[in-house]
Amino acid sequence: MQATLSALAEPNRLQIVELLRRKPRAVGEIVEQLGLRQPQVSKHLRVLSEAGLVEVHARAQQRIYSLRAEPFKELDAWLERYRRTVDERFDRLDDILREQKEKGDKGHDHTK
Amino acid sequence: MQATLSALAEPNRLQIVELLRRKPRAVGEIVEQLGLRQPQVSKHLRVLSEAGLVEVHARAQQRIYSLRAEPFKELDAWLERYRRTVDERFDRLDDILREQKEKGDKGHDHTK
DNA sequence: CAGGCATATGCCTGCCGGGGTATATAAGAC
DNA sequence: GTCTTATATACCCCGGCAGGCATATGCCTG
Repeated sequence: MQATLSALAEPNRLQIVELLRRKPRAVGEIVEQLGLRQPQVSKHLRVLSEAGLVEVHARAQQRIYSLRAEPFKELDAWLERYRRTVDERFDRLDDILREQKEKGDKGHDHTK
Repeated sequence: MQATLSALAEPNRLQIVELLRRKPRAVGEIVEQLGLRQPQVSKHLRVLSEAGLVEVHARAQQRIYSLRAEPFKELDAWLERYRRTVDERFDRLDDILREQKEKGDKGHDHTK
């Protein structure tokens, strides 16, 4: 999760992933599409690979990179927890503020 | 999106968000829970705030931070595109590889 | 008003990560 | 074998970002 997020946090890496979403591609193709230098792309792909976001298949001298599904599923599962709670939290915020207000107004029970 | 991802990429920031998922909290509470120093927490909260991930409500000298829903919804929408394509891509990978193979076997049309 | 909390900010430092260039490696084609 | 293509790696450099500490700000209490 952490790994997934930091891998995606880098702009160029995110673009590479977006490219790969449409279809698997060779390194050279990515270089061409994004206008980055080949070594940089290879490095980014390495990071993505170590994060488990992509996998490689050799075709002659080319390396075809494609997305792996798992990290996205994990991300999805992680988000699910927020989908279920974020909205109601906003309602609860009022309560929280009200609670704190009461604490503050009556005696302040800051006994840690 | 980019902003959201980079904000979440930092481990401590992710933890803060996880904490806030359960309920809104004051800075001091976060400091206590995570064992970080107060200035660091304030700085992280600033980043999260600028990324639109959190919002603040003042309660006396305290600042109650809570999650905002939008970024999570955007993230969700972004992921949606992957949910729909990632899986089938794996099937298509075979085709892609097969295509490339044929190109390689017959003449190689590498005209750029 | 003084004094004490709760939080934000400024400044410094160290480091990790991304870019650049050159080069290694590996697999064709001939 | 040599030469070319495709990709990875090594090395250096530099900017940004997170941590640490001191201090400013703001609010509340008496």
